[in-house]
Amino acid sequence: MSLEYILLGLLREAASGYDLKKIFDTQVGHFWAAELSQIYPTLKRLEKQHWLRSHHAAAKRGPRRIVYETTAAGNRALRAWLESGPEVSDERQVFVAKLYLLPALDDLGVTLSLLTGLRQRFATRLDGLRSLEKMWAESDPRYPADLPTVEFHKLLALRKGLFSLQAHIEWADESIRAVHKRMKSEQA
Amino acid sequence: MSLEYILLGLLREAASGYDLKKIFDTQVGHFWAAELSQIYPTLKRLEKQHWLRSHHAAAKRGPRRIVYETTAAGNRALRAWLESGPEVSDERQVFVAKLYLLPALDDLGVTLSLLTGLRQRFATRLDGLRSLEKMWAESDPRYPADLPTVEFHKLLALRKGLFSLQAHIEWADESIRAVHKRMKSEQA
DNA sequence: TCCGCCATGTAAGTTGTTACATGATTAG
DNA sequence: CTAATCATGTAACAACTTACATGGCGGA
Repeated sequence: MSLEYILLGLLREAASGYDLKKIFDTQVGHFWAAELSQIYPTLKRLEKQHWLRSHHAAAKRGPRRIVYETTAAGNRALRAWLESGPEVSDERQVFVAKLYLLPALDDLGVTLSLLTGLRQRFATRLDGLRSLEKMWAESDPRYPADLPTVEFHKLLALRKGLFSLQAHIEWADESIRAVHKRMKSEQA
Repeated sequence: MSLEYILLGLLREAASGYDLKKIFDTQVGHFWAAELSQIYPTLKRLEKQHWLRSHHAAAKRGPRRIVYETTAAGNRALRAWLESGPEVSDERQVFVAKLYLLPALDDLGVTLSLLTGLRQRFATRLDGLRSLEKMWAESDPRYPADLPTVEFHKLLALRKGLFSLQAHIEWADESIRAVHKRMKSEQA
């Protein structure tokens, strides 16, 4: 499963399950999400497999933490996965399915409100990514041409999100125009 | 679950599980996939729920077929779902995760080959959608401005795929250029 | 003292995949 | 006759979600 390798990869620096969850929520959420209830058992499994090891961190403040780090075997596994070529899974997109089936209602108004609702959601997400990019650009003088390798790859991933969301918005706009046009000619 | 409603929606015309599978593979595969092993039990569940009813079709040629059609209750359920507003699930994209974690290899060559491999896959899919669109445009004189409602919505869904794939390709091209640039400056 | 955040976990259920089983009919 | 396609299904597994349980610690 991909999550195993993603955890392995994020553990470039030692971290607890809770820390990793925060990374998902703040850094990589635009291409992968994970719940704590999935993270904790997966970390345990990886440790049993000797791809990770853990130690209980002395709790200065707050409750006990279990901090994981990768082993040599874990790194080998990660590298093998990274070298194993592109995997493009086919996406299931509920909103496209809804649109496709909307003729059952025979009401272009619903089609229009679905599209405008979608446009809004895409725009909100795009704003999120853009402000991430902006904060980064302003705080790191090396941005974007002189970034170190890790940040360079982060940037590629971020721009994937930007491109996708822009395309979604352009598609929604084109579709909204098409629906308007259709509604006018229906009246006539 | 969405598949239930999608089956319900596709059953605008009566069909067997096998027929529906073919629709997934040829018509809606670019936004939803389903296996027979999931379709058959789901149809049975929908029938038990009285959203569908079935009859055994007389087998003129070929083995027995079980043909399903929607009930009034099924149509009500479908309509409620269609009216329930946009659902945008967050997508998990393995290839973006790989890219993000590739610094672990410290080898831009692998990044480059991942990106070119992706570009190729996206291009192949785009070709598939474009030829679908082309066949359609050539066989239906009403295309694209005077399509009936059902086909109009199909077109919206198809164009969603085209926009997305085009954006993916543009992103891959930009990324490939960035990697090349970086490889040159590394040599120096 | 109570609330919110830190931190780890389990249980049950949903959704989807892969592999297997079975048999009818048709085209070469 | 044999392979491909039509047609329906079950079993086991994998990935992920939602809800629940437990407790420590810090600040208002």
